[in-house]
Amino acid sequence: MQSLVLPVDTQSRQNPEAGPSSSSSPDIIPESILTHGPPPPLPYYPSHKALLEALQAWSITHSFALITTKSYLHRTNQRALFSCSCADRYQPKLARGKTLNREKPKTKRTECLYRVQALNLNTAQDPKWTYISPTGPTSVHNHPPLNPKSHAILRAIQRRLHPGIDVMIEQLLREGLPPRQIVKQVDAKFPQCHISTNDVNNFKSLKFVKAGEESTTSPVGAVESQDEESGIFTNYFGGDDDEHNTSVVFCLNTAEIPTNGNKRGIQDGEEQPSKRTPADESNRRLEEANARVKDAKKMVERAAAILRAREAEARAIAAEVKAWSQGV
DNA sequence: AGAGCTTTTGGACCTAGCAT
DNA sequence: ATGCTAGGTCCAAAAGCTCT
Repeated sequence: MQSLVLPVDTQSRQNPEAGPSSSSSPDIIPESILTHGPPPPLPYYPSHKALLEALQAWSITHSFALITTKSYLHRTNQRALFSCSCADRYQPKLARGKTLNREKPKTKRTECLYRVQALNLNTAQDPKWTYISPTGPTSVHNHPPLNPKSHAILRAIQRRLHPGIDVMIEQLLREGLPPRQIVKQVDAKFPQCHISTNDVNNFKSLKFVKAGEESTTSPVGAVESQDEESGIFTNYFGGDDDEHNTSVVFCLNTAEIPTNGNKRGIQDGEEQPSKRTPADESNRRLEEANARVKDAKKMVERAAAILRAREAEARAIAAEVKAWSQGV
């Protein structure tokens, strides 16, 4: 883990954390190469996706992210390769005749060799996914720890692990808070997620527009009760059905979706409690906001409890996994 | 002028097919 | 088993417009 053979042709690469100067020689080893121990033993998972998500949860605690780079059939068993998100080199995907507009593509790729082999020990009908711990050159990174501020995949994993982030953004948006205020509040509660006003706006356009499209086909309105809302997150965290637990379903009242003719619909569409003083109204909204934050806290605590339980389960079968991988 | 909002762009993820 | 390539999809970031 200490000595490293470092990459090869780095001319076409940039060290993503080196800053804009990049005047240093391309063969210079970054000062703080990312090093960490092997992944923790994990329980068996019902799909390679579920295993990937578990390993991703571990990887972000070591400031890198794993992604699937290969999935193939080995004899009768399905296998997959999970590589560091910095693996591979930058390969722009452009249509014929098109050129890259940006002079300096914002690639994060460093041809990092770190990868984990995943495999299904059982059949496709009764899947049982686990992994083989990396060794040799594939067990080391060629880049420093990644900064979530400039690596969207790290932020995305954080948000998957902390659904309270999206809940909070959605609630604050509903309250009509401006993006800057939302960023402040979310950052105070989830400093690791590093959200920006752009994140908030993207969240809004993506989720609200999607909800708006769905609501045109289905008249179902908002999440009616807290039970229903928390049920969504129970599914998100605890469900084995990974087709449905990777994204949170947002159902909003169509009345809350801004229309073309009313781009600031949330403000303009608000009720006007004319008899109340502004101070009363502010206090009421503050109380509501506090109550919602409390609910979000509970959800996050429950999620953490599930995570701890899975880790305990993982430790229990560590020896079994190890024995199997040595026998391969 | 600055903040908010919508739309567009293009980087990154993911998978599959074929080659070695 | 792994490398190479192509292409579809997703979504963060940028660009530009609107509103206060």
